[in-house]
Formats: sequence, structure tokens, C-alpha cells
Amino acid sequence: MSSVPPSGPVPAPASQPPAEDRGRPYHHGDLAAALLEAAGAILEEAGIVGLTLRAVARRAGVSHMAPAHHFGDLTGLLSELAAVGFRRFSAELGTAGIETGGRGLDGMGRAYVGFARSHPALFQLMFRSERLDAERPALKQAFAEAGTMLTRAAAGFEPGAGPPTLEQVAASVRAWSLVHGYAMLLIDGRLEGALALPAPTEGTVDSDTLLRAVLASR
Amino acid sequence: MSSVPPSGPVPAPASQPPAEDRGRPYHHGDLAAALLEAAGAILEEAGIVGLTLRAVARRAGVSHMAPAHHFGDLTGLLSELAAVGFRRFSAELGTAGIETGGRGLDGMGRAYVGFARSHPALFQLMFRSERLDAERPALKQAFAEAGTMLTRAAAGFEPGAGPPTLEQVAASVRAWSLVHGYAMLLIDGRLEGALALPAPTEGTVDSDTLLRAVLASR
DNA sequence: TGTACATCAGTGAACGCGCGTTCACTGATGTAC
DNA sequence: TGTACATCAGTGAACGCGCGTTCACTGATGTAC
Repeated sequence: MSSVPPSGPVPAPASQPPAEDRGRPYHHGDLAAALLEAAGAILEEAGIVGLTLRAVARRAGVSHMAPAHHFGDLTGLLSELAAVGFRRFSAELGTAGIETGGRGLDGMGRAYVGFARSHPALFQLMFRSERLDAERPALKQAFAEAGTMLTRAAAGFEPGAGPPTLEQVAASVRAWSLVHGYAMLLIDGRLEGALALPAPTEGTVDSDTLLRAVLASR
Repeated sequence: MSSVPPSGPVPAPASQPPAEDRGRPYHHGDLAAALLEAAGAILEEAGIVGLTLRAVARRAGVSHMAPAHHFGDLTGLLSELAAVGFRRFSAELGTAGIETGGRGLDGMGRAYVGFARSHPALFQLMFRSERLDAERPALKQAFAEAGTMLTRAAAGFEPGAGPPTLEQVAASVRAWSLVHGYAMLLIDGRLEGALALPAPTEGTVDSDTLLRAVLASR
């Protein structure tokens, strides 16, 4: 998790300072993005318990006060990091939805679980409300976007296009709960018993096979 | 925090020292249980971030070294607390299973979500593998018991009575994922959007109505 | 074209705090003889 | 029945650590005139 592709939030404008090679310029250019990238790396390596303002500053190579300058406090930093996570999440869900031609939940459900497997600590942070400030505009908007995308795929109705029936809402929540619960149980290691159960022909079941079976007969 | 009432899990056997009224006896009687009760109270009041060995000792009115003496370290205490949680969880699931006559998942599913709503912080701790030592015997056994109970109710097959088919496993995992995901999303406040959606006749949907609808058409 | 000045971005020393851990200790209990 | 001793349960002072925060500061940038 050390060489995150420059896709992320760091746009790296061409007008940046010439970098001087030795001795960084006093001003960083886009320190906020660099701090978020450092925070993401720490999160995947050490978990949320290792994520402190000072650790992020150390990793980014700046003074330990710099993160507070940008994010206020740790909750602010975590919330912005969760917002980055939700934006990536939406992008992956959207790609999966296009690739499978919008055929219901299957493709998107597998993308949902795939994201959680690829970034377990980030995924858990994104849904750990106790450490986040849900009112942060960036987080609020990023979460709403992901929610809209999921609702549309899962329930087949357009959010905001007239009041849905209870059954429509229930269908949407049912689909979301199913994939979310599977993802959470999987990354918490709670599915190991099920994956170890001897299938008819093979000794164990891999997660993707199990997930397909789980999503199959809805 | 010096005068903790002598209620709680301390059975106070009749053969205990006369208590002397002022000045507790040097030996507590069942300090381990009292510490776990204090930890549970802190967990619900302040969340897992407030749960430290010293805070537990303060709340129980003992020296700050006493918890380490019983549980080793914080992970040990958290794991024992999670084990207590799983035992209560199993008990509530079992009661629900009996009351509903074992009719599939509906009754037990609602008990599952009900437990999470009643003890959100404990429920989250129970599934927060990063902070627990899954190899602690008490935790391992308590979790296995809850898992067996769920599997039996959800899939209709007896665990250990011959190898189940993939479809049987998938049915079990599907049911578990559904209720677990609903519970997690609910206590993380992520279902507020769905609960606020205008239902046909009423302004909002309460969680129990929504859950019934979610469980209904499986 | 230059100069003054406000603002932004980041530094680094210092602080107090709560934490887990170590250590030597005391009080109570149980058991062997 | 008594006595010695090992073991268990809990105490409390002391320690070093990493944390978030405060504070006065410096370097760079942009803007008004």
C-alpha cells in the first residue's frame, strides 16, 4: 500500500514548484492530499488504532502540527479519509454496474464485497460512525452519492422520482443489508467456518464461489 | 468513584467476610465479574474509545493494576467482555427461537437486530476482530455457540450432522448476512435515509416495520 | 515597476495528560504437619 | 489444636511514552496602491 497510483485525490498540477530536488520547498503544494494518502497507508498497515495526527505527519514528513492545520482534529482527518473512500467506492460500483449492463445486484454486489476485501480497514472506517463527523460536507456528499448508486441498482427505482412504496424500500434495504453483512462478516473473519465446510466436491469453498451462491437464489 | 454499589454480578455468598461496613474487605470476592460489569457500563456510555484498563479500575473502585492482574492486558479484557456478550446474545436468540416455534429466521432475525439495537457498542465490539483475541477459550466457545444456533435456525440443517451442500451453506450465510448487515447499517445510522423515505400512508417507517418487510419476502 | 502589507502554509519547542507497565509490597486464605 | 508456610488477591508509587494542544515564530505568496 506504499505506491498508491496517482489516480487518487492528488491532481499534481503542472504549475507546481520545481521541487529543488534536495530540500523540499517550504510550501508543499498539496499537503492535504499527501496527508490523506499517508493516512490511508497507515490505516491499511496498522489499522485504525495506529492512525493518529502525529503518525500521519511523520509518514508525510512534515511537522506534527501540519495535520491539525488542515483537518482540525483527528475526527476531521478520519472523516475526510472516509470521504475519499466513498468516492473510490462509488467509482468501483459504477464501473461494475456498467460492465454488467445494470443487471440487478449481482455485479455490483460482487464489486461491493470486492472493495471491502481490498481495503478492509478503510471499509470499516467508512461505516464506523463513532469516529466520523457525518456532517462534514465532503463525507455527507460522498456517502449520499454511493447510497444513491446502490439504491438505484438494488431496487430498480430512481431515488427522488416520487415516493417509493414500502416494498420498494424494503427490497433496496434487503439487497444492501445482504451484501453489507456478507462483506462485514467476511473481513471480520467470521465466515471462516462456512468457508471451511466441506462442499460436495471440494474440500473448501473460496469466498467468491460462496458469494455467487449467496447472491444466486435471491 | 469510590462507592460502587454492591449490586451487579457479585453473588455475595453468605460466607463472605462481615464487610465491616466501613472499609471494604481486602479481597473482593468476584472482582473479575465486577470488572467486566464496569467495562460493559463504560462501553455503552463512552464507546470503545473510553474503554481502558485504568478507566475500568476506577469505575470498579479498585487499584488501577487490578484489571491487568485478571485479564493480562486490554485485549484480554475486551475479549472476555465480548464473550459475555456472545453468551447473552445466544440466550436471547434461543428464547426467540423457542417463542416462535422455530419457524425459520423471522423471529430469530428480529432478536438478532433487537440485540444490536439494545447494546450497540457491545455488538460492535463482539464483531470487531481487530481488538479481540479470537483464540481466547471463553470467546471462542461463546462465539461458536452463537454461530451454531444461527446456522441451525437459518439453514434448517444440523451443523456437524454430515457435510452440507454448497446450497445449504449459502442459504445459511445468506440469512446471517442479511440480518447482520441490517443490524450493522441500522446501528451505524446508515438506514436513516431509508427510514425517512415516505411510505405510502405514513411519513416515516419505523425500524421494526422495515425489518419485517425486509425479512418478509425472502 | 516597485514597495508595503496582509494572508496563507508550515515549523518546532514546550506543556500537561492519561495510558500501560514495572516493582516491591501487604493482607487474607488455604494446606501440610 | 496449633503453627509454619506457600499461594492468591490486591495495593500504590514510580516510570517512560505518545498523544493532542498551545504558542510564538518563519517562509512564501498574493494583492493594493
